[in-house]
Amino acid sequence: MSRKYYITTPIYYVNDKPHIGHAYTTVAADVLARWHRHRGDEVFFLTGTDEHGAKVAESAVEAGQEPQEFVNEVAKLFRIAWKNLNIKYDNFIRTTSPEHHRAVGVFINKLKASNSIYEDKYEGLYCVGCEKFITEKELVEGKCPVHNKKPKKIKEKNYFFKLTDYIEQVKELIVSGKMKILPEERKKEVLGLFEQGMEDFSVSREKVKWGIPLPFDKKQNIYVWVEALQNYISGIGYGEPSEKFSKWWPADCHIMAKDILKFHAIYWPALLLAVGEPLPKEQFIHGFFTIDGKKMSKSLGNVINPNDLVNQYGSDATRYLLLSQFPFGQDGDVKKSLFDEKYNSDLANGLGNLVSRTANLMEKNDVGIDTAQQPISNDKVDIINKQIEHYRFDEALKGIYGIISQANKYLDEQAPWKHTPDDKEKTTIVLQNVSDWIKTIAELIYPFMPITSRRISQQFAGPSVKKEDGLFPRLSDK
RNA sequence: CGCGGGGUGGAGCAAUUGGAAGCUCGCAAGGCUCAUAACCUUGAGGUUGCCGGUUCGAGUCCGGCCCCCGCAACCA
Repeated sequence: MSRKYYITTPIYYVNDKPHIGHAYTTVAADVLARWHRHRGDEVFFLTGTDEHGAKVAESAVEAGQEPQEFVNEVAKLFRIAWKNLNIKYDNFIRTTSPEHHRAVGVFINKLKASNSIYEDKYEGLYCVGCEKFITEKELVEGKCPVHNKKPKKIKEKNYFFKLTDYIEQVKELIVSGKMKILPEERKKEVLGLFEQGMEDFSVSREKVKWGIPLPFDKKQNIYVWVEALQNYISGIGYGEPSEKFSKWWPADCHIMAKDILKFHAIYWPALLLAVGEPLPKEQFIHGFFTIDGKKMSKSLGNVINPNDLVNQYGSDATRYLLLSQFPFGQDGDVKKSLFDEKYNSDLANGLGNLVSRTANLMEKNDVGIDTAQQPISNDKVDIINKQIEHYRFDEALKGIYGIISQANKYLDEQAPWKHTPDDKEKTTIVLQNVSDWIKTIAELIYPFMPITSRRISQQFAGPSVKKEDGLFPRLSDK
């Protein structure tokens, strides 16, 4: 049965070039999207970029560009990175696009109409040099660290959202599991946040210039976070006359990293409740990387560019390496040396070599494919599919590797290379068994490694099989 | 006592409701030779952060302590 499946990544803030963290989230979402498509579901996969806010405006100034010009360039970098990683999204939503502006306008007006917005004063420390509010924590000896000046305590008019009106309802939906927060630890974390208490938050800014104007008070811009969350609906046609929005909403899954948990698990549902839209069904929060045991940061210079990985390993292998390292949902450490190791052991020695030796044996012994054979379905395949469905990508990949091992072992036991011409029938059975497994493996790896999957499927489509170039050339040891 | 996560053989991770500490890589020895110096078998290596408790039995429950990471109201 075909079902609709709407999955999203967060929209990435264009203040930063794409890095391995963005790639991780996006690849995971792409795997789920491909998995659902592959089993016949109707899928919409949304990603995009978050392009407003003071930081972006500052960066544009530094780059000597107009904000729009600046964000156009960075957004393009994301598109290129996703193309390199073979990400197949259905829409790339940008918050500076007309459709986003329109959707946000409609949404904010609805919020206003629902009496969830009120006017109040926002008080904070404001640095004139930075042209923005800064927090107590950022201060160094009571001064702005950038401009070495004391910030002024000022008040500005802001519009606030009555979060507190919806907090109990959101909490209940999370506790009852009507809106799933996964993994379980994150759910606990969110429930912990409720215990700490929540206050209404401001949805507009007077000082921040680069943004979407508030429809009912053009002197204010909508606070970037409030506006950014709406990408999930603007990306599927919210506020447009078409049927598109009602077809896809609510989202089946929001994927994100743990830093933005609160916005997604609490603020976003509350905003949706206020305007009477249904809530996302599921939100999955994954962990952070450290690189060689250290926090990834620009100042340490250890940020990994996904394009570099693709250049070195290819898109399929990069996707595999990202998701096979550690359980999705936990923090993990990324080691450059481990990438090489895993590439060689799993992909070159494992999958690549199995395909290579099998194809070679089939060609030499003139054994073809039994095209009547249906794809194998057994417990192992079922388990692996379940694991993908439950975001256990590392386990699923391990399971696939298990089938590869099994095939290798079987080949060694049967040793068809020792067969004489009289054993032709036996040889045929053995090699066709292995080729059936290989075809099954090709099916299973499709969401993770679509290109390799296709290559294998084509090579083993029959009637005859020929040896081809290796799928994953071994990296020379250094 | 702010909240949450984590500390398991050299590395990365697993262990349904407490019940013989597993997996992958790496390492060592042996086998095989169809294959990308690959594949197969066997082996070495852990008193599961520390201390105490409950139990016939705890990595798994309880108490205390140490260390690491993220969040802590606008920072995306």
